[in-house]
Amino acid sequence: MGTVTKALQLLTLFSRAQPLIGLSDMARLAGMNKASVHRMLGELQAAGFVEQVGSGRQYRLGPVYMRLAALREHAVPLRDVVGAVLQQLCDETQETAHFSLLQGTQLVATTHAYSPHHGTRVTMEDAQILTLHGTSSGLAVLAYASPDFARAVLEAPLPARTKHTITNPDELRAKLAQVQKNGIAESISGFEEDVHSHAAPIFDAQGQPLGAIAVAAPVARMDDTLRQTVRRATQEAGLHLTRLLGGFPPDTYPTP
Amino acid sequence: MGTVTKALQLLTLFSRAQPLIGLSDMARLAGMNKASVHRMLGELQAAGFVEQVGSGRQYRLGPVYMRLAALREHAVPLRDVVGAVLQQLCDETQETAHFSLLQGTQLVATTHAYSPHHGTRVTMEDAQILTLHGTSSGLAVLAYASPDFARAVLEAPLPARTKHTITNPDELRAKLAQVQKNGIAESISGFEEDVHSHAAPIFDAQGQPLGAIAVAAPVARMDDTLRQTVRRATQEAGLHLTRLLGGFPPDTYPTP
DNA sequence: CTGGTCGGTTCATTATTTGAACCATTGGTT
DNA sequence: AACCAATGGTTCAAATAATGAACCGACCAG
Repeated sequence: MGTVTKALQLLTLFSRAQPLIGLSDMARLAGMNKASVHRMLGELQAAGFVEQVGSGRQYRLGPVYMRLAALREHAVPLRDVVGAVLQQLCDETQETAHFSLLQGTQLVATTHAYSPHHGTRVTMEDAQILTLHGTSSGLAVLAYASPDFARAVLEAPLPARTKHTITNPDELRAKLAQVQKNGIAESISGFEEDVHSHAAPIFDAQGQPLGAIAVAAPVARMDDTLRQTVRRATQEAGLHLTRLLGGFPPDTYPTP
Repeated sequence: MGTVTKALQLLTLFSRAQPLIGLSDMARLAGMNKASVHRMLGELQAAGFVEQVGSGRQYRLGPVYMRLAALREHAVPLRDVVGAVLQQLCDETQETAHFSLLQGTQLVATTHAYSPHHGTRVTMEDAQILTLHGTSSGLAVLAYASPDFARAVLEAPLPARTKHTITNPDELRAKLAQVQKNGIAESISGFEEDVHSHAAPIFDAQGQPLGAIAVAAPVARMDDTLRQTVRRATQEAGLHLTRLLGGFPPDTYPTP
């Protein structure tokens, strides 16, 4: 393994739970010699990738990331990052994948990817507004939103888009509990008659859901094998995208 | 020079003007051998610090920065970063330094640092609202704000806080032109009778002013020597803070 | 005082980095 | 079509930097 890789590996040891790490700790965590870690931290520090906090001598992430993140965002807008993840999810499942963003109280489907594999597929309108109680994306967001927000949504009138839309608040609360348990939401014909969809929430840097990533398949095509694939792939994609956007799943989010 | 330092140096070559860099270019820019650069980029890429764009084989910054920037912000909130810069500016000038943030159309002084060096000093209220036309901070922001915004401000009533406050729009426009030329704004007794202040704008990732950093001294103490020091230090601190926050001065901003 | 930390340093041994020369491709010019 | 000058990428002996066990001094708890 190259020296550079080892040094960069050190940076990945920092987390929300452990924003400060001492020299010995870091050597242990990285499984490296203390002297090596010390020299690397010295170089990382000189470049601003790490800094030492005044009291104690622990290390934390340095000031360069704001700038580099801004440059990265300039070069590769969020839209492109989301697009790439959707494309892979779509390739993996051979079904329509889409991403929706919570804008205030509305969930807006902003980006999607279609699979060329099947003749029939679920199609998306541009900037389609998804109901929070009637779509898998909405349920995924609702299950991890603040209790206040969820309550407000469930207390408002809940329109039925199809005859399968769940509109009973108690029934919805039970469904949300299930989403919280599995980390993934499922909706069968709740929004469009023939659509069976799964969604995983996407979290921001505060651990709040900012949107969802979903896979939508025709009801007729959904069998146990596909369901397995979709659930796993969607949850993975959700965690991956959360990570890419600099977010964190809350502690309550189940590990797949 | 250690290998890690050399590798990290490569990352600093990216900029808004040059978000994509090819292997040979990068070797030239860094003054290193192509083979070395290639291997380093390989390691950086494996760690996600750099990625290759599909067409052509150029490199750009990778996806890890969103996450690392979020972790950094979590560990060291903006407030602390600003505080550290203010402290240094204050030490350097021996006068009161403060930072103000543009919130909508209001400029709010959010943070400050006092020098213990003199018996008299300029003191700040918490969350004091600074007028855009009557303070150096306001002028610094106004000079680099969108023309629409600046026009709107100059067309609104311009209250005089002191008898020295400039309230004539034409006179103010001339002053803004001077700020644009020097990159630093100056205000003598425009807000408080006895205060002579200098301010530099702080820019966001879009090159828009998001606030200002300023040094305020008693009028009686301001002489040519101090003025020189304050102007240089304030402008440097402004550029430094802009950088730390991931922002960029617009092309029109003069180099000190 | 003792034993166990900690961050940091030392230096002979060892493994990695280095760089000139080398491909294979590509795109522009004659 | 032949040529040239770029490009990204690879090779391997020589040069250099990384490694790690042992060692400091400082600090803390028992």
